[in-house]
Amino acid sequence: MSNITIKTLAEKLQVSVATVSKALKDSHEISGITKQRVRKMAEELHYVPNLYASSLRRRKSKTIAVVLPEVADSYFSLAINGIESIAQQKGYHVLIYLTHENYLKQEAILKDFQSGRVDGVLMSTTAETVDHCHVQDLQASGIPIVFFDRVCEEIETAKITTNDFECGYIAGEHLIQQGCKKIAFLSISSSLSISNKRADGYRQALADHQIKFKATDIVNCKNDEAFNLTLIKKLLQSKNRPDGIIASVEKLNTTIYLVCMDLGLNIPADIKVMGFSNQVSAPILNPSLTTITQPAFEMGAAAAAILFKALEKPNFILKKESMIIPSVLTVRDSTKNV
Amino acid sequence: MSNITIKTLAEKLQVSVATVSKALKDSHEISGITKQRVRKMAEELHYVPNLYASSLRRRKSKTIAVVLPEVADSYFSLAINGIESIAQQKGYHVLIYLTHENYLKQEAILKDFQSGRVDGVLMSTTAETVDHCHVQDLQASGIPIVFFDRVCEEIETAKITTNDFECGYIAGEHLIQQGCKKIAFLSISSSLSISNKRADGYRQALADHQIKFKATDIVNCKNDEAFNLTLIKKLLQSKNRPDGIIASVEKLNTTIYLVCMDLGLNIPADIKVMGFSNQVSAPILNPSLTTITQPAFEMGAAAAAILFKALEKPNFILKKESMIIPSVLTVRDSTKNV
DNA sequence: TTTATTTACTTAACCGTTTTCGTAAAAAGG
DNA sequence: CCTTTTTACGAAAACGGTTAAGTAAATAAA
Repeated sequence: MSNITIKTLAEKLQVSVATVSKALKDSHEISGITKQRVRKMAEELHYVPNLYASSLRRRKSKTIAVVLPEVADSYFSLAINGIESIAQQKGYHVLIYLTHENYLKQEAILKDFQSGRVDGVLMSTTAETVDHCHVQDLQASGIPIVFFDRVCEEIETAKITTNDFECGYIAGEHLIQQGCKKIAFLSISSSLSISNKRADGYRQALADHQIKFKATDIVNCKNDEAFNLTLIKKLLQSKNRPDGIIASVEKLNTTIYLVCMDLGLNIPADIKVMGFSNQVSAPILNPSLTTITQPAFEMGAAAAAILFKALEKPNFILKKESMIIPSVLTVRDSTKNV
Repeated sequence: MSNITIKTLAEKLQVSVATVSKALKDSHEISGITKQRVRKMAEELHYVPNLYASSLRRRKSKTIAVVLPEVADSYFSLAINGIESIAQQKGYHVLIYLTHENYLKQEAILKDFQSGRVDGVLMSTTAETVDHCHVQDLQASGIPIVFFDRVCEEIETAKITTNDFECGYIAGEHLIQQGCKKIAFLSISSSLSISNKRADGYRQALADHQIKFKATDIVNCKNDEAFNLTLIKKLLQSKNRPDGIIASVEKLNTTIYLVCMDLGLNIPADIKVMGFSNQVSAPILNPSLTTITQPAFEMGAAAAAILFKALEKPNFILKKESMIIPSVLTVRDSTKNV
């Protein structure tokens, strides 16, 4: 920690600390000549202001928190990039917290924010989220929160999502058009809004094309790789296995491919596969994967931009700022009609 | 921001703020009965201590910074997971800063740390790093820094790396054993220690197997997708194109595959490909990719653990704690002998 | 010339904790 | 019973900035 403070500068320059402080802030109360002297001295002594002192006094920290389930898949990686690039531009710092899909952890993290550690919060909830009291407590204590991707429907605030329902619909319809009669949908959690919306869209597509839907067509995966592997294996070994499959989250794509390799199932001849994904490797998979790609970077950046607006303007109404940024379908070989 | 402070508690309980503070810290100076009263009241009023006040006073922030080039590839994603899991365990908070491979940005970020914003720093340098004065300045101001993966050789501190030289050697040797005679090595920067070490290992492997090495066999890529694409395309279109290629960083794998698809080159018949990578999709690529996989999560966790040791013990000698965690070669179809 | 205003500062309170030092009262020791 | 130690707490000074309020001197207005 640097031990030269505003006081050091004040003594060297024979002025008061107030003058130094104001000079560094380019206050109109200070003469040009004094400002110059102060700045020069600050430069020379490598003065760097103590963040905690200023945060304590100003009750602002120029820091935001990003709360995520995990950062292993490319969606969140890209989203972080988006968030960070806006934050850096605005001079904000970003704290990362991972919940590892654990609700209690998420609760503890949000509670900690009431200390005023951060000025605002960006969040994508865990799949396990049960209730949202902790989010409301946080809002009540005056800290704005913006959701992106995995949102809490119940909370009144800005939410940045992609067109999940439509994407589910598009996915379902695409497989139907490719000739699938029995389409499974891999969900990641029954309490997750994005998963449900995508599933709803998929069901609507089935309905619109007179394909009958069975409750077992929606397969609930978990945050447990081994569990998912056996679950999907069982699904694809069943007597009337699906001829089309939609992975609602990225990591399930790899699992599906591995199971198919293991069982000797040919994609797309035996089963057509498509997934929600941001992987750059989608085109070079075996076979190349048809994907619905979310605008991850843009969603992160948009969420951050809105949060900063709220931080800069006092009576900003966050909930009016919700945005839907559409995803795009890229058709590749994994759903080819052979 | 919560407006109930230690003072509120003190007034309600008719004791001094000092007593409350000590009681909450379980100080031996406070009687059991008083501690109970204080804790109960704190619980009731949802007291949460102001971080900035405490950081200012204690000159400790319980926060570390992680400085990375970017978080787009899976190496850094996994490393962040490793870091965060240890930090959460230790009650530390983690700030993320991305340099986007920009040296000036890195410099500015490190300079800011002199404010005492963080207690310690974990860093992987940008490929552009030219000198290290800013790192030394930071160290001089008493903030410990631990490098992982992309280290600065010149700085005396703990460095967590993988066995880059050996991996380069293993990669080169593997391709030689698979019958390659002309092996290209894609580097990401000539000023990056990991890139150079891997390249050195590769050259040693060539030398040990009496394969002649030309300077043009090492191809310097940049942090520019389009540039790399044309560069690699040119390489694979040349009259005597390589029959083996090693990608020293993950993102180049996709580029190589795309170029091969574009040029109609068959992997592994026309050219064998292997890469340094943590992609989970490696086994399902077309063809499945032979990889050298770095222990990303472990490296992040190890770096964090060492940093926390240094933060907890005063005269801890960081440089003695350097570690090398070996990577593993996984042979797949992209280097198969056909 | 006198009064009002502006300029360029200084003083001091304040943000919420932590921590040193001091001190009564209680307990222990002689 | 008197002295010493321990226990349990309080007063106050930090930590390093920010900012409201005050003030002397310079300038402008009357």
